[in-house]
Amino acid sequence: MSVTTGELDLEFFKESGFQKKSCISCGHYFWTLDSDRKTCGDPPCDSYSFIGNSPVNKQYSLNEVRSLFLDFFRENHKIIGPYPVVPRWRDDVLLVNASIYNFQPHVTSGRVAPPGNPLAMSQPSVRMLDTDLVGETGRHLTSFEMMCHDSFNYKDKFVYWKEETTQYCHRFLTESMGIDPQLISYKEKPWSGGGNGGNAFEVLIGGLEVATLVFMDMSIDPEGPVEIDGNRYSKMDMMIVDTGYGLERLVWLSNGTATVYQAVLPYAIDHIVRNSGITQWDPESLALLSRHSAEMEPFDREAVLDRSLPELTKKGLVESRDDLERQFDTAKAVYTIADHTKTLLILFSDYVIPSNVKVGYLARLLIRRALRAKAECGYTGSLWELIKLHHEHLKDIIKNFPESFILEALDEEEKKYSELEQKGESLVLRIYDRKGTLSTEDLVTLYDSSGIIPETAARIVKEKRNAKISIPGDFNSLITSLHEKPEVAKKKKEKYPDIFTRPLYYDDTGIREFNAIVLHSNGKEIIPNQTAFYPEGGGQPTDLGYFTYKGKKVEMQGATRYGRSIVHKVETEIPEHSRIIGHVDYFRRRRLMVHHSSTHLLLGVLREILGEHVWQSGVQKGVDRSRIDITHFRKPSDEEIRQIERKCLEYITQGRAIAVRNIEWNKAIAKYGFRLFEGGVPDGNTIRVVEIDGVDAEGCGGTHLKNTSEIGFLKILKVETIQEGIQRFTFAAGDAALDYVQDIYANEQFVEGALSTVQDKVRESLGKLISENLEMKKEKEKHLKDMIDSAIAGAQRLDISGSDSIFISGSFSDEGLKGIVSAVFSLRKDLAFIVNIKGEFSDLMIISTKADAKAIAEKLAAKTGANVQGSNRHAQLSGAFRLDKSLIRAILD
RNA sequence: GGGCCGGUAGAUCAGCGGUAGAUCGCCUGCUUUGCAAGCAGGAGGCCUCGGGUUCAAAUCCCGACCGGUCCA
Repeated sequence: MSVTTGELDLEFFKESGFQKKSCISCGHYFWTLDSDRKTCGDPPCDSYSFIGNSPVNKQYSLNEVRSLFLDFFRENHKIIGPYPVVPRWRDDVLLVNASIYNFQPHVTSGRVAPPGNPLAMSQPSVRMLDTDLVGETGRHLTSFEMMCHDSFNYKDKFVYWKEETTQYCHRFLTESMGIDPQLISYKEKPWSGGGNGGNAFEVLIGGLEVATLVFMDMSIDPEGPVEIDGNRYSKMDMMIVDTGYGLERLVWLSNGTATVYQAVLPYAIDHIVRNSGITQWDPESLALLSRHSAEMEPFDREAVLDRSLPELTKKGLVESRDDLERQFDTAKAVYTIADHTKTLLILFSDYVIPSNVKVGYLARLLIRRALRAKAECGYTGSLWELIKLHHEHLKDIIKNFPESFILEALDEEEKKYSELEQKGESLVLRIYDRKGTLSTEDLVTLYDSSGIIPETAARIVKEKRNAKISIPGDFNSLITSLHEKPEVAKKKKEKYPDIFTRPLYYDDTGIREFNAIVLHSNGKEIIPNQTAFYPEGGGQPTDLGYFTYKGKKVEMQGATRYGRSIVHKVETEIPEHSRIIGHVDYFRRRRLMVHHSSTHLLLGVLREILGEHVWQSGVQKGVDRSRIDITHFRKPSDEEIRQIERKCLEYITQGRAIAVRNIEWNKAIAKYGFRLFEGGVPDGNTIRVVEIDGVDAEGCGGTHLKNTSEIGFLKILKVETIQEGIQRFTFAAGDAALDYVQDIYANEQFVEGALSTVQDKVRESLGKLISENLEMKKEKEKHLKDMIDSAIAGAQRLDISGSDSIFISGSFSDEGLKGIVSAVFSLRKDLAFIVNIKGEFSDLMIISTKADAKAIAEKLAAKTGANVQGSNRHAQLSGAFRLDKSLIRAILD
């Protein structure tokens, strides 16, 4: 399935004596120095041969291999520090799960220069796809470091391509790591991902894929000549070398331990084992299990256990299948905790707040899984201890360690988890006690709606009711099928010609009038050559105003950006080529600017007061008020809010400068970090940085004030939790804030007037009024109830044709009558007559449980001339003359 | 962002068309001089909100809000 044959026949291979072979098992081409080799080296064609038999003469740690790698490439490459694991520079993925993510899409598209060319780095990455295999297969991890040496070749600038890449790889593995060249296979296997593709080598040693060398020179194209994994591709202008070396894999290889966990996380495993009263398991059984699971794709737990059982029993390492399963589960729990806490460290170092959505959910998932595993293996320590321990070992790569943030996040999550457990128990028992069992449907609902896994439900029933329930084997596929859903068609965007509209609002934010020529018009939508109207974007709403066209005023109803053009909606048609004059509604613009600058100020202050974990997650500026959503655990206290307002005022009165600068992408990030992308990612090769001196710096395309003193005054109006971990601040600034205060004052005046009281007595008066009102309501209710009770008590027997009937008569209110009807219904009499006397006349209600009330009503109506309505259970006669007991009996009997 | 579950007394929940319930907690009295004690009595509810259906809605339908949970 090679992209094209021969494209990977490198000079380097020929010169070094490599042979090109076709794998006798999978058919793929591969390159090797070993003339006896017949298979490509990739499982399942080969199995792990390095376990207990490392091809590396030294046992390396993570830090050592990382240093070896970076030192090897330092000579010819620029070494880049790791990027955050939460990719704030893109919105299509939740986490960085490969080093190339750092450069997509801005660098890979050719828009922005890479931060070094060639460059090398080690990028912590998180992959949550196979979370449930962690600890089982011996090789799956939720986080790892991907080391890379990348080069970006442009039409006019060539760096290096296939030859040099492969040489670098081979030299690193043999010279730096000291691996026998005979053991290394380069397997040809095209790669695709993220809309790009190309030829690639998988680098295999001892059955382990330690690196992938990708030569990315194609992009997705439905008409393209080349097919990879079902998609078609064609050549692109750039040629990108993207390599990925699995740091953990290399470390594992050098240690030859039974599982990757022993090689990479020995300190954590030690700590857990020491604090859980379990004895260290036998390395030989683990090695066997690992080898078997390596050969299995997809992984099948039962088959691995079955296959390992005979040999392990013979050696006396396990007593029975149950014993093996127990040992396996305990080991799995230990590895799970060790692995998950490391990933949590990585997430926390980038301020991920656990929650029920997006990346926060992944953090919560890891915490809950770790807590479950903790209970399973009896680990008595805390997740915090382990996270701290990981950090001590990973200081070189994980620089940021926000202790109080992590402690708070963990504390909050553990609290929530134990609440969930308690709730879960009572819920499970309630259902069980009612039904005497738990059906598959119940288990699915329990998991999907309440997060209770079937194993937990079964444990609870067993512990508390000493009963067994069965868990269906296909439970996971049941859940999966439940979540399958049809794809939703995307909306089409309107198309406009590609015309450049020059923005005037950046050069002079105070501009109110401008001349322009209409370059495109489809009647009520025009694209001028230039504009001072700020189009909707970055949470700042559109400017409004009007155009003068042929001496007439034409209202401008909104501007929107489409690519390079700015489309203006106008009230009446303006034809192409017209000369127009634009007039900006400056009152509105000014208020929007005040709110926009205030938003930046507030964000800076929020970060200062609440902590570095505060990130902007959404924003909407307005004319009268604006709002900003930030990441924070919980709603701030009233005192914190007051403190935030005071700090804002402090910066306003200090008159901090607000500077706007266009800075080249890499320089801007080097100076300000990824915080720049709080409000979104710009699409140019420079970033427009708006900086409030000493408070905040953001990439932003909006219009701003020159100094914080122009804000005047900022008042927070409302703080609410709009989503777990997200707080919304609504605020007003400048004269909009004054408007707000004046409104409050007017309301206050009104309340004082209505209560005939003065300001400091308002609360007292209101409290009195409320309690009086409550008392009156209660009294009214009591009266009503007494009335109903006495009416029912005063009911008389009425014997009509042997049925059990009653008769009630009186003068009732609408509400009282309703209550009596309800009360009578619940008495379940055969028949009931309720006469409501209204002066000369009366209404009659007939309530029946057996006979046809409507028929009876019609019979009565025929004699009295009243109107009938209702059903055969409940009929009404209205406007009848005075009906009484004897009259009814006389007519009906 | 989507699916599912839920919102009733201070707490935990039942009721699922006919005058709002249980348990714990609280208050009063009695019994009992020690530990989550016993007996009797009592207070405590805009049944989240807004529409609709119905003679009648906590209950059925629609919508909003809030909470939980699973999945992207």
